[in-house]
Amino acid sequence: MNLTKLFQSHGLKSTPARKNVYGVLSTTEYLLSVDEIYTLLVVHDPKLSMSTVYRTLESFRQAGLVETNQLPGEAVLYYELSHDEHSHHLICSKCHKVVHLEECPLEDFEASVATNHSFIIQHHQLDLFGLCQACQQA
Amino acid sequence: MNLTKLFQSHGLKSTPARKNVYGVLSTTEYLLSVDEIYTLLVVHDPKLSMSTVYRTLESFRQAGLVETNQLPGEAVLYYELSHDEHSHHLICSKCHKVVHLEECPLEDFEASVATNHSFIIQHHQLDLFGLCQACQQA
DNA sequence: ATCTAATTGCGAATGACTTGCATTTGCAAC
DNA sequence: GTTGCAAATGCAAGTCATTCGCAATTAGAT
Repeated sequence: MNLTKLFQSHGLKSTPARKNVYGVLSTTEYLLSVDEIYTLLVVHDPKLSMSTVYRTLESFRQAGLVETNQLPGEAVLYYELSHDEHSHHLICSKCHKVVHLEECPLEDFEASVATNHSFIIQHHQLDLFGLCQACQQA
Repeated sequence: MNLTKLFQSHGLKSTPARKNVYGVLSTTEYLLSVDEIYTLLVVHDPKLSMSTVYRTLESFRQAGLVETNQLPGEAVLYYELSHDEHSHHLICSKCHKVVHLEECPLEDFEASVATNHSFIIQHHQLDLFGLCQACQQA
C-alpha cells in the first residue's frame, strides 16, 4: 500500500513523521495514546516532537483516516485506524487490545427508542470492556 | 428525602455545598458539567469555589451517589445521580438532555462475543446520541 | 533548481482538574 | 450549650493532556 498516494489523496503531504505514525497504527492490535505512539517512534527519530504527533493525528482525523476513543475514567484519547464499516469495540481494560465487532445488535433498539422518546438518533456508541485471554492469566 | 442522613450514611458530613450540589443534580434532566453546576450555585453562594464542586462530586462518586459521563470529542466530565438499575443513555447532543433507558439489548450479544473472543466481559458502555424534540425545532 | 505553502520543533499557553495549606465548620463527646 | 478535632472549604499554585505561536525546514509543484 502506497502511503504517499493515500496521504496526497486526502490533501496531506507525505512526510516521514506521517508515514511512521500511520505505520504504527496499521500494525498494532491495540488502542494507542499519543504518548504511546510518540514513545514508539522517538527511539528511531529522536527529533520527533509530541506536537507533531498530535498534529499528525488531528490531520488524519480530519481526513477520516483515524478515529479517537476514550476509555472510561481516563482523560487521554486513544487512536486507531478508521474502519470502513460501522463496528464496535471489545477492549481489554488492562492492555487495551481491541477487537472489532462487525455485528451491531442495535438497529431495532435504536428505532424503538427514537419513536418512544421523539428523538432523532444521530449515532451511538457501544464498547464492551473486559480482560483478553492473555491478561486473564496475569 | 433527608439529605443529611443520606450523606452521613455514606460517611460524608452534611454541608450546605453538598446539599446544593446534590439538589441541582436531583432536579435536572440534563447531564451537567462541573462548570455548569458551579455557575448555577455560585449565584446564591458567591463564596463557593470550583474546587469545592470538584471535591464534592468526587466524594459523591466514591460514595456511589453520582456517575460520570464523557461526551464524544469533549474533554469535560458530565455528572448525574446514580441509578439503581443498569441503564443506558439517550442523550441530546445539543442540550445534553438525558433519558434513561432501562432496557438493555446486549445480554445475548455480550455472551456470544465473550465466547467467540475468549474475553471475560466486565462491563459495557452504550449511549445513543441524537436531537431531542425541543432541539429538533431550533 | 526554485519557490511557496505546508509541516515541523520548540517552548509557551490553555483548559480541565487536582492539591497544599491555612481557615472554617460539622458534629460527637462532654 | 461548649469544646475539640477531623473533615470540608476557599484560595492559589500545580498537573497533565492537548493546543498554539513562531521561526526554521521541507515536500512537491513549476
